[in-house]
Amino acid sequence: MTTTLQSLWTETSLDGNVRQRLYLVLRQAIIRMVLAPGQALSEKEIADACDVSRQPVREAFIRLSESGLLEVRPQRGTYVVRISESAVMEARFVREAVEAAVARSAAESGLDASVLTELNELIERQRRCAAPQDYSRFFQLDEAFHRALSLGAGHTSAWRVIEEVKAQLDRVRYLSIPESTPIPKLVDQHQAIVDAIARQDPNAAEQAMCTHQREILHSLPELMRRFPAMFDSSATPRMTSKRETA
Amino acid sequence: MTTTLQSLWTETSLDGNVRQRLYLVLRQAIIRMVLAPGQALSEKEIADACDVSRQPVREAFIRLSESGLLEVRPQRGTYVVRISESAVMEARFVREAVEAAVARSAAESGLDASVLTELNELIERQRRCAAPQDYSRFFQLDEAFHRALSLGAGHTSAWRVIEEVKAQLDRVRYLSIPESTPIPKLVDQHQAIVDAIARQDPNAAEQAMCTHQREILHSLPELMRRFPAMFDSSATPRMTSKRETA
DNA sequence: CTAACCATACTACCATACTAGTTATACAAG
DNA sequence: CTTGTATAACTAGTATGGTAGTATGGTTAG
Repeated sequence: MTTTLQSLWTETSLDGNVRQRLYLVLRQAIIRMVLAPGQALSEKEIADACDVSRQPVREAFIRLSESGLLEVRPQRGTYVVRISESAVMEARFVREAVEAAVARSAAESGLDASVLTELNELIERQRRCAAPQDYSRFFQLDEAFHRALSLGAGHTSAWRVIEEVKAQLDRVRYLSIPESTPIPKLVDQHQAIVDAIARQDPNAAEQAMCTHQREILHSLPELMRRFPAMFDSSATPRMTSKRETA
Repeated sequence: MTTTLQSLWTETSLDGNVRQRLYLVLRQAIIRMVLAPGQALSEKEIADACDVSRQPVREAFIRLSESGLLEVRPQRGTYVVRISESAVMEARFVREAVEAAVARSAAESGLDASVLTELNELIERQRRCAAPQDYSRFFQLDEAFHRALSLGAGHTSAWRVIEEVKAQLDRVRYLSIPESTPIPKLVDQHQAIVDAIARQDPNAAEQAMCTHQREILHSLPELMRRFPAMFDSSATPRMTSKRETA
């Protein structure tokens, strides 16, 4: 079963404006490699495929380029950016910083019992993905876990930031199936985080989250070797680019 | 001298596309309260004022609404969002998390001598803003300092995130002139950060940055009391909103 | 005098038209 | 055969037109 862009489009709920629908669809398509790294897109092409006009497509492109998933080159074309080692490392760095702070904050302030229950339920459901190796389901539950933790701790915009940088990481993650870290190990890490928060141990919670966030470091070099076409071939200097401010 | 939107527009450099120029101009206008919290805008109004068409204005509005500076209500209008205590607290939280991680990372890996020199020069120039109480100049140099630190440590996207959340904080900062923390104290904090990094002491660097980032906490309650019209009057529940994912 | 209602004047969203810039190709000159 | 140039076929950026929905103010019925 090959997922197409059209199928992703028609499957989305019809509420919300066209721009946001397109953004979410294209984002998913890029993360799941339906749109391959390096591939050229065009406003008109997508517009025709989804039977909408160019304008909302264009607006979705702009948003995706701000997320670092597309590169819009004026009068030239729009391309799916290749996975860049430095971009992944940087996204990981930011995510670790923010989520570690969230975990610490949750441990310091304590979480509502209902949130702790929700987190433990999610962990339980994640455990059930291990035996059938249901990575797709696990990824969903993993996102739900981190989301529930951030929102449960009251850190709404922290979650927004995490969500933003996560796209870079999820693309790698999707590549790494099924060579990634085994599900049981990841679930145990989730458990360690929640346990530390439950016993209100900030240092342990922060440490557990950092350990969890560093898993990707183990698989990245191997993936770059195995899928060179997916990655940006340019070197990784200490300073990534000159100026690319908003 | 009252700064107007037109003057900000005509003063910007003409390179880059209209959308980005508009984004930067409007962003500055909001931060500097040229566009007051709660004020209604409209695509047509701005388009006429800057003598461009509505489309790039619309795209700038979308971007600004994603930064949490505007609220676009379909078929109703677009409004400058009032400063929200929870939004400020959340932005501060994220910024502290990221910048503390940057400071720690810089101390661990060490910075190039040229970067350290640049940082010390910026501090020196900041010191010269103290006597004449030149807050405007100091703010510029402050931004340059944090930018140089992030980029100098190789954390490009971390700086992007900081820049994004900083807008919420800068608006408060602009309000607080001249009751804010005295310049010499802030400069000393900068010095403490750089010194800790220079002697490669990660814990001290992280701690110094956290202290620095918590300054705003001291002035916020007073400002909310003095400028109630600028602030969102709604309460600050633990969980800010239901779902506002991208 | 009050309250419901409708016409009008807005709004943002989307579609379409037009402009300006880049790239690839065909063709002619050397 | 190679190279330089003109041109045609793209691209994204900007401008403008049309549509659907919302707020408002005046009017009329109660």
